[in-house]
Amino acid sequence: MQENRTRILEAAARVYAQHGYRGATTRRIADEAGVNEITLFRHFGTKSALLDCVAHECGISENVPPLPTQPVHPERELTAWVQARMDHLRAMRQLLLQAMSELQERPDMGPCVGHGPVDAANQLRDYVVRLRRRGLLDMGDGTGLRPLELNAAVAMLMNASFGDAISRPMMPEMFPSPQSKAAGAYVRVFLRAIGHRAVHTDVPTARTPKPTLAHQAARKVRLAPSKSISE
Amino acid sequence: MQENRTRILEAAARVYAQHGYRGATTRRIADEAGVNEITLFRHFGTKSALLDCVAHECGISENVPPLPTQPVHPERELTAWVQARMDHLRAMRQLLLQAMSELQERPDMGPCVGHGPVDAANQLRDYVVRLRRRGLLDMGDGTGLRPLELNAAVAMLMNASFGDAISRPMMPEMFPSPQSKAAGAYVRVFLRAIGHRAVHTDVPTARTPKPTLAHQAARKVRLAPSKSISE
DNA sequence: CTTGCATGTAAGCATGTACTTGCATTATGA
DNA sequence: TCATAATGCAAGTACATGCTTACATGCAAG
Repeated sequence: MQENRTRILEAAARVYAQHGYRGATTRRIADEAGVNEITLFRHFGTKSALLDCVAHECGISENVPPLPTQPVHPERELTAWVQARMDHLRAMRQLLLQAMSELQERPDMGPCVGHGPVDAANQLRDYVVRLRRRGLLDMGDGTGLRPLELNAAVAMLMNASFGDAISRPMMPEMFPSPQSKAAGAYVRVFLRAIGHRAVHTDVPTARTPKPTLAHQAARKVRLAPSKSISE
Repeated sequence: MQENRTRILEAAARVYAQHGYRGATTRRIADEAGVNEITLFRHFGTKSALLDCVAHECGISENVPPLPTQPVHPERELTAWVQARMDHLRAMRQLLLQAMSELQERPDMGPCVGHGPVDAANQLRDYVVRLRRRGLLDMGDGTGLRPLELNAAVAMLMNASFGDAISRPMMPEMFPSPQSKAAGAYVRVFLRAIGHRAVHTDVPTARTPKPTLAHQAARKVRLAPSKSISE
């Protein structure tokens, strides 16, 4: 039966995610799968062969919808994308951590980690280029977005999703804002950094051409340290 | 002798960083320390006791100089700070990865991970508040910095350092810009996101009031997909 | 029915690992 | 010089783990 094979594979993924390679005992995996240890060997021959299979299967998942080729509403589109990526990362959290920590000793788990993020970063870079081509980024005030900073901004958004998904469970004090609002906040900060101004006003393509003076008095009140800031 | 004790501790840290808890055999540690396996037991009694000691010692290091209480040149100060943090993170990379991946199974290693980043994030938040109080952030164009976005920006800079230090060695394609320029780039993007405009012009408080049109033609050449962008 | 096939049971082997015991050796300091 | 402490060596115990062998069971297709 094929059924047992997949049960073993899924169990192996769970056990590996929780205990790492050395901790993923054949006995533990068999127990988790509700299967005799020997059928495990009969299917895969070897523990390392089994976990190699796990590594190759887990690279497939990546069911995050791509960014649209024709940007319309950057904030909405990016937020949905980042949200989906973060959900995916959160689901893979433990497995990612194990694979990363053992990457030197056991490069076989590499596919489990590598492709996703790199592809996503390139997707995001291309998306920003498209934004710029469509004139959705203002490059005023003499500080246009240079490649170095574009790369940095992309890396920051990627690592924001990654770090939030990975680190929030183990050090929640570092993320005072609620998880549900994180993706949107990262995207807004990102858009502001790359020079997309139409963020809080919901007019998608209009460019507000008077960014210079005043407006500060009213702001200062709202911006006064509000608990979450001072500590 | 105290000398052997510290030799064992350092060896244990190295071996643990590379092989994790289960892979950190007492034999391996003793070999790495150039010491008989038995003196290891005579000093620490137990493998877990030894690694507990390692966890408590490694929390101490954190020799990153704090951000200045009186901000003067934000870009310079933040870049130095981020650079120091990234160097530290790079040095602790493997140990951090192991500790993080085993945090659920073995919370003892928690101190090795927890304190540093949380303190740093709070430091950065306070620094930004000081920046704003000194009027070094412009809040024009209707999009002032709200607490949610401040937290997000702080998390992004922290996670940028973290993610770069952790991920660059294992997926260099994701970081097309050279490591030496990373810290500076992250800081500039961060400052732009929180509304600190005096970045490329070295005039600290001047605001250039003509941000709207043009300048794009000259940019487009430099910004056209430069290999690292399109793929 | 019987021939395969997938699975389960029982037992075991070889190895690695944490840790112990007993005794010899070396260095330290009074 | 001598007692004390720290270290090394040899051997061994108890257990976990990867993997094997030999044999029994259930089940579907010819």
